[in-house]
Amino acid sequence: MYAKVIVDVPAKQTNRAFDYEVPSSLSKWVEVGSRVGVPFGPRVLQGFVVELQEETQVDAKRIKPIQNVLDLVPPLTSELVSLGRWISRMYMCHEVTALQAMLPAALKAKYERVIIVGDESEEQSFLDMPDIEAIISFVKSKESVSMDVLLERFSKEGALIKELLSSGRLTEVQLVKDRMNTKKALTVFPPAGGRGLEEALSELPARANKQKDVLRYLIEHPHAIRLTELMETIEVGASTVKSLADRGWIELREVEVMRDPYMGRAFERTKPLTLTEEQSGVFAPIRDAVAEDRHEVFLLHGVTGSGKTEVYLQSIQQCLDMDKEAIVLVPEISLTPQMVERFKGRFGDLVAVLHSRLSNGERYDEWRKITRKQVKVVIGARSAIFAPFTNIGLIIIDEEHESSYKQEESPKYHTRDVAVQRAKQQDAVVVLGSATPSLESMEKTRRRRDRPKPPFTLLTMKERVASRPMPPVTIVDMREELKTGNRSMFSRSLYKAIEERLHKKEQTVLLLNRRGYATFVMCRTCGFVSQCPHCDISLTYHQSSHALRCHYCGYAEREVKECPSCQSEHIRHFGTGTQRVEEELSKIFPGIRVIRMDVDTTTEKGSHEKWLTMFREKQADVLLGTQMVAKGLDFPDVTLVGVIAADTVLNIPDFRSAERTFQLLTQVAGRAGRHEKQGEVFVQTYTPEHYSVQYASHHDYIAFANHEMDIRANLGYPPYQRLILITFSHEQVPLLVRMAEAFVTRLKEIALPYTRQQVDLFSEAVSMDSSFHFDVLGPVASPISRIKDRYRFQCVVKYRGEDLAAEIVGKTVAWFEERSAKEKLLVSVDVDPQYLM
DNA sequence: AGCACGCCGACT
DNA sequence: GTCGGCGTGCTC
Repeated sequence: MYAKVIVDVPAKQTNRAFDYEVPSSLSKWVEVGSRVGVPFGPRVLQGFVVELQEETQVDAKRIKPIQNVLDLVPPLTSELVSLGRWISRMYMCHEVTALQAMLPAALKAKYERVIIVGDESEEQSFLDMPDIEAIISFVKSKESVSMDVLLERFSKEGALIKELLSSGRLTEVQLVKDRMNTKKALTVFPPAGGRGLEEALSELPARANKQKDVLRYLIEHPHAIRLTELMETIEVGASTVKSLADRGWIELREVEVMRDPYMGRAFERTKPLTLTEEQSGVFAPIRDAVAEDRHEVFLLHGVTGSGKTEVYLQSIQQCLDMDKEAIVLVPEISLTPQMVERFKGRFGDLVAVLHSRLSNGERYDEWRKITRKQVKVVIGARSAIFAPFTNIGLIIIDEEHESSYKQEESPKYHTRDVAVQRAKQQDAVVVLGSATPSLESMEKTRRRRDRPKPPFTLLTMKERVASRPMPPVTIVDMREELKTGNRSMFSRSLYKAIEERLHKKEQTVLLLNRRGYATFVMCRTCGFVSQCPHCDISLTYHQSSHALRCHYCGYAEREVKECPSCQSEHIRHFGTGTQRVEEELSKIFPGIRVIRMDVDTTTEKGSHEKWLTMFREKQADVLLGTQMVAKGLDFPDVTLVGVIAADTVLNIPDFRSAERTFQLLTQVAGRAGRHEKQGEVFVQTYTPEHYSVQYASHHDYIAFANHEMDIRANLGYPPYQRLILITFSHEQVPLLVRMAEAFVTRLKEIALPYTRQQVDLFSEAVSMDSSFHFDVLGPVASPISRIKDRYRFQCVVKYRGEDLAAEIVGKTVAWFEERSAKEKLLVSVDVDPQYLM
């Protein structure tokens, strides 16, 4: 038996499967998806089995055997292995990178070099010097030891150790290990049925009261119990239990335990709610598709507060009734305890939760519940799409428009597209839910001449549950405020609205969107702005550490009190940070209780949850924060939502900025008046006439989408054409420019026959819609023209006819890498980029 | 990615 | 004459 193995070396030359022999001793453990240790050149590496076969084309003498299998159960399924291949092609990454992305960090290989005692048989005749004897027996006693430890212990014998290594009395081997170990706990095992414990009780001396307590407890409860638990319940020390074990009456041994982040938390079980007419209307087709095992993608467009979650829950129930599994994806930021509670409440222990706030160990244990088939539902962020289920019935992506579903590191996959691909492979149903669907998804629900059946089916919910109205939105023109002499960041109407809430003891949510609007420090005398010495970007001010920090390379310097350029002391912090809003709030409303949520206040584990609970318990009047307050929160006493500056996103030069502005305003407006009390929204802006602001204020998604689609169509942007962003970086500009230009020239050459072919194949009779477009823009300097001392240039491919474009770019990159590798020039390819920088 | 093999400058 | 620089190429 032979196995094709992808080894753990993400490089062009090793990006293929290598053949290995499967030793018969391992044959029952080696499966497609197994993680194995294989000899590769002079060392041992981790690899993934991607195929098993009876024969091999490779020379028998070149074939080496698989050394070991790293897991009892393969961490990947053959379906995930295929998905990995699809991702590596689609997003142009190494196959091992795609496979690696599917596993929890705990399973990332750790390579360790250790020294062991080598072949002893022949060397024994040596007249061993005492030092040699000491070294050898030291290594023997430890079984294996790292070079560092050995040299530390025998610091003077360095030369001798070297000699022993070269003579073979000691050898160096490389071990493949996991990053993470399973957690073990000492557990007490009474003999089966408590046999013999009565006798033991009588044998004990009269004053061994504690030991007797233990025995009595175990006679009454004759089953295994964790040592710590036993010690707590009957208040005995560990030594008491140990002495019983020493006498052989009970057994004490290490047992693997799961780290459960929700341990001891009881979740109140909930029952399915009665669906509204509208909810039933969208639920029916989803339920039917799940019941019929039919792959289909639904785009569920439901306004904020329309009850999408209940539709998700009942769809999952349908899935479980069919004995199938479900994956629920939510943006990291909205995976709040509230959300987890709703799922755990409905499905109890069948739910595993995966999110970035878990420790590596906790995440690994949640993940293992899946491989062990202990759970049927996974709720998690982005990477939960790779949950190793084998019988998926349903994949739900909540807030599908969120740009955080695009992974920014390699593999640069979009979760939505991976989900659709995975669902195809398993004949599963996909539900994409949002109050503001991405234009990409929306476009896929529309009929086209070349596409009589659209790939996605649109389902709509226009009403909030209990017919609560959408809150009225007031647009405040900040230019007018300025004209009438109000220079503060609060307009008079927002000021009055907050004041009113304070009186009525109701709550306010204030959103300050800071993306692309970082706080920087400028000298008011000469205009000096502190720049990062390694990147082309100004440094960001962090109040918590009083430091200026670069977001790209981590460079930091202390805050300056005096301008380094002109020695002036007039230094000002620009960009309205949340801290400044907080300060101003306290100034104009003395005694106001504000909870501020931003990157500075939510880094600590559990802090996110803590602030939200405080706000829910009405320990504060105002919740002030960045985008994290816009998503999915639901507080009954919030009747006012204020957006301090709606334009910040709009002013970013990106073709999606109008879409992002619309989404943010709509989402945050949805936070108000979700319960009995009527809500109200104020949006402050310098561009009140902008269509994204206007449509958002009228809660009119469809009108916005139509308007924006027209613009995209005219400019040839997504969803009408797709993009690939290619970025080049090097320390020297002239070489960089030359190479980038060479790339683009070659790219166009390679593309040429494809475009011709298309013209020949399709005569004029074919509509413009289906014809193949391929345009290259650039190269130009990247918006951030230098990062970590490397200059950056980029080009953008705009195309239609997806498979061909990936092939063309792939070919060009392969051609280019042969030339660029020796120049240390880096190329990075981003298919369907979310930001063009 | 490592690591070895292989062809040209400053040293005992 | 040798030690060693890192350029090129391979790893089942």
